[in-house]
Amino acid sequence: MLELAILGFLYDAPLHGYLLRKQIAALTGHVRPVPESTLYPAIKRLEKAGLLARATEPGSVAAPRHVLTLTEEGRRELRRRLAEPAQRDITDENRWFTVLAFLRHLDDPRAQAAVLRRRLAFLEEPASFFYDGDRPLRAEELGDPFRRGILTIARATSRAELTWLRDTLASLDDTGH
Amino acid sequence: MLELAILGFLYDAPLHGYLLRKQIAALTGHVRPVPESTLYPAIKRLEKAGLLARATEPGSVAAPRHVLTLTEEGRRELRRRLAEPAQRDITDENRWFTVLAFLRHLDDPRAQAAVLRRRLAFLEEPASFFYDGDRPLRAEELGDPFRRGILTIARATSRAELTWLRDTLASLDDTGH
DNA sequence: GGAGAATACATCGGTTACGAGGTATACGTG
DNA sequence: CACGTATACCTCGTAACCGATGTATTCTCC
Repeated sequence: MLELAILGFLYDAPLHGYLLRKQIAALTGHVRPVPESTLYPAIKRLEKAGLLARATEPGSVAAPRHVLTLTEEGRRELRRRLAEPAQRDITDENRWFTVLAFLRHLDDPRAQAAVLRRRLAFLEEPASFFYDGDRPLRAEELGDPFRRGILTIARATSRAELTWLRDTLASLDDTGH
Repeated sequence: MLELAILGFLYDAPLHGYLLRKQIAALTGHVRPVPESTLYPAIKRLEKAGLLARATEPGSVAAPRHVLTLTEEGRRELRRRLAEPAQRDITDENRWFTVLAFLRHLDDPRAQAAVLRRRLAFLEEPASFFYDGDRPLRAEELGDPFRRGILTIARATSRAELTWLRDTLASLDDTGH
């Protein structure tokens, strides 16, 4: 997820680590902090894998910067990760939002639509958080107000997302002729 | 988060690992899988920390079971984790839902309300995913349909949760006299 | 000119996650 | 009686996470 965000931001423009961190923090930082001790090792991993290159520049404000640029392989890898996300990236909202944040980098509307359809299929599965045996329980059946909250919130999210997904898929189908 | 779920389920009744896994999978498995290779080491950690005890029972269906029971310290620890969740547990929806799933185990309505108020404070902060400099961008200002989706979905979630939070806080205040 | 904040990068060590693989029993079906 | 599936637990190795800590520069404000 972190790696996807790094690749996603660098796809637009080269950045140095510090600025990259600001951007990732703006995207997901309020939900999940971005410790430098997670970011810098991740950058190293991607560099080692040949997905990005670094160039040292004299710092314009402070210490020297390492400007990070995606290699051609890195650009391919981002598109690959966006076109074929792991199942976790589809089901986990945190990860899914990261995919969505960069999905525009896939140039083919049909490829974009295919990804949205995977999320649609996931949301359309009858899944709950609480069961009576095999039968999913509805919010109204729960005595516990906190568990009722979970279902209420999840249902509102799901509804909004389904509406958006169907609308967006329709307009992608128009674009993709 | 996994540890919280283990403690939470065992708080109600002793369970063996396999059944515990089923329960956790029902709660969060559709979003995030629960590999056995994560669960069993987690059980061991909690056992080593003195939070739970295991008793071997002849398996009623197959191999022998390890029935897990919370110790008194384990029960205290669950209540402590519920009463004083880490900030991550408040901001990350996955973690937050796990807290909510077991919040009823806090017996004091005022303690429950205090936790909900932390979430309320987080949701009331003006936070976005996308910025123009320092100014948060609204969904309507985004050209990218996918990023617009993120904001649309997040806004729907936030609205539903705020309504639920305020209602629930009001009724907790009644209960808590 | 001293303090504090922001910029900029990095390592270390402990913890957690998890895919791949292994072991064994019991039950139903053909 | 072989095969598949469900039950039930486990280890190993690699990767990833992240708090604490360290280093150095520049800018602002008093």
